[in-house]
Amino acid sequence: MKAILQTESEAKTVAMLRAIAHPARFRIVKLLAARASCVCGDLVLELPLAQSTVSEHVKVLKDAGIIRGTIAGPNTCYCLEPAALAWLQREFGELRSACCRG
Amino acid sequence: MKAILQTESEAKTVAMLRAIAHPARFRIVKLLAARASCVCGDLVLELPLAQSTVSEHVKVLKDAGIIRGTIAGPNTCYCLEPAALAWLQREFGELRSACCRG
DNA sequence: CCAGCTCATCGTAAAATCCCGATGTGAAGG
DNA sequence: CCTTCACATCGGGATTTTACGATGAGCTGG
Repeated sequence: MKAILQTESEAKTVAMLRAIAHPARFRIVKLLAARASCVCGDLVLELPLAQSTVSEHVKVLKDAGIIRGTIAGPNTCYCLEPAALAWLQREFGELRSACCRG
Repeated sequence: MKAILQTESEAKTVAMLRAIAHPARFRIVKLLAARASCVCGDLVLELPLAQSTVSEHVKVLKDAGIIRGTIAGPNTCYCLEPAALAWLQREFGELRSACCRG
């Protein structure tokens, strides 16, 4: 992928979108949104993927700032990062407000 | 990429996100949002990419339903698809409304 | 301390993406 | 008709992503 000059804001948004724009990771985000409690290894049960694969997807989401993980004894507990979702929602709102006249 | 059972709505959202989640394509969307007029080959001038590459990025966005292209004589004129941006904004709004309690 | 559980990381093979130059296509203009 | 301009598509090489099994690391109960 060729580098394109990006503002910091653009880079942040694109990084978040890349993280979410994957079937398994989008599903993880939806699961975290739907469950009353922060899930952890339950994600592995919900997805038809190996444990290591799920762990890597979770890492991608965490690195992008979409989710947050806290260690709870032997497990890790994940939950959504509200600010990230709010950021993305606002981003699309701004794009939508300027629109084509054709 | 392993197939994950998706609802039609999920698939649509993920496809749109995949399309936008790329530096060049996100830039294209922002350019279309910023310009007063629908641009066309101007995109090639704005991006440090070959014409064929830009054309392919545009095709990805079009296939995902993010932008719309209309032929205007020898050129093609692109503009944003408002419904797509609204859809994505709403999607993030829904995710945000359900959130972690940690 | 050891066994066992949960989760993270490593090594790597398969697949997808990204980008480009070359070439195809279709509309004007001469 | 022939050229030219704008754009799309093709073929293919480089890079990245995805997924897995195996293994590492940390906590916990016995």
